[in-house]
Amino acid sequence: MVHDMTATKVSGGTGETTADVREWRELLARHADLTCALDRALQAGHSLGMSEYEVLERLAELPEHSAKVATIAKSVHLSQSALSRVIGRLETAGLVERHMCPEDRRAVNVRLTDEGLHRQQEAQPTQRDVLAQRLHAPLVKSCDPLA
Amino acid sequence: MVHDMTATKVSGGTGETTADVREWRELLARHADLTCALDRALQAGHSLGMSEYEVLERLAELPEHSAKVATIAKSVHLSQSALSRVIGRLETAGLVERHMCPEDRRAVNVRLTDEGLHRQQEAQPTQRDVLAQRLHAPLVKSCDPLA
DNA sequence: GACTATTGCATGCGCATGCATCTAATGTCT
DNA sequence: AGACATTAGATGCATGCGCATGCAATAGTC
Repeated sequence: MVHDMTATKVSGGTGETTADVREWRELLARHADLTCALDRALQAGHSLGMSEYEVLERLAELPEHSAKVATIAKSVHLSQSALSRVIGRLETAGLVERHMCPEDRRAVNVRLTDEGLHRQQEAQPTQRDVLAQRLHAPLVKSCDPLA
Repeated sequence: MVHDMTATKVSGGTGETTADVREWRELLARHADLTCALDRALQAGHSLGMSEYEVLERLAELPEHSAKVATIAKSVHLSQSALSRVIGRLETAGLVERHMCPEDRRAVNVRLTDEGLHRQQEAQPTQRDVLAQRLHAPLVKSCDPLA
């Protein structure tokens, strides 16, 4: 115990890297790798960004293929404004429709169109493949265009 | 084994969520939580963005507190252009200095100033605290299909 | 009913990022 | 040496994000 580095020192000396920091950097690296690969794969194969795909996916998981914006916001890591714009892009692309919510006329129901569902179903294998391939692969730290 | 969901189906039916997807969503959630918290803490307490802090930290880890841009680029998940601008901001703030590299006059050596080192050392406990507090804390935001 | 607070979403704005491109310095041929 | 390819880093531009704000509808209070 002479050299215990895991103790709760308020903040280690200048250079040492704690276990937390190492774990955090791995998380960052993994996230960067996957984000980059997923975004490229979805964009190249399906003209969808990650945020767009994510919203389509959440809607596709619901039996009615429809939810209020606020509901979607809870399961997506986007600000409310960013989500609003993502939905705007999806709407322009014809993949979702916005409808006024009858019970609460402030709210907006977002519903997957047939084409939206189709696009999500087409894109899903792409996502699954990238995840299967890289989620547990050793980190290479390459987010290059030609990865 | 009648209901094995972990098998390597090319891509499950419409609604099912594979283990990979669950893990990916947890990664996303953890990343979002930490990124957000770290950025806020560093910004509020030290007027530093996460990228800025990260670069300062990498330089501080080196004995000479100095490295070429290309070297820094290898350990930070930023494009070369983004890194160039981060260094620009740090330089404007007086936290690093750019010097022409004598052996290769295309290259630029980035060196931590005294103030830069000081700022990094001030900010480090903030980073460590946020990590200690949230890296393994239960996730607030649900990763599950729409709640 | 009239008045205020709150909620749900959209939008103006500024900022950081990535891509494509540019300049300058090196390296590599012949 | 001269010509072309490669590499290091900076910058114009487009895009996506978050914050702050605005508008409309609902909830709560009297």
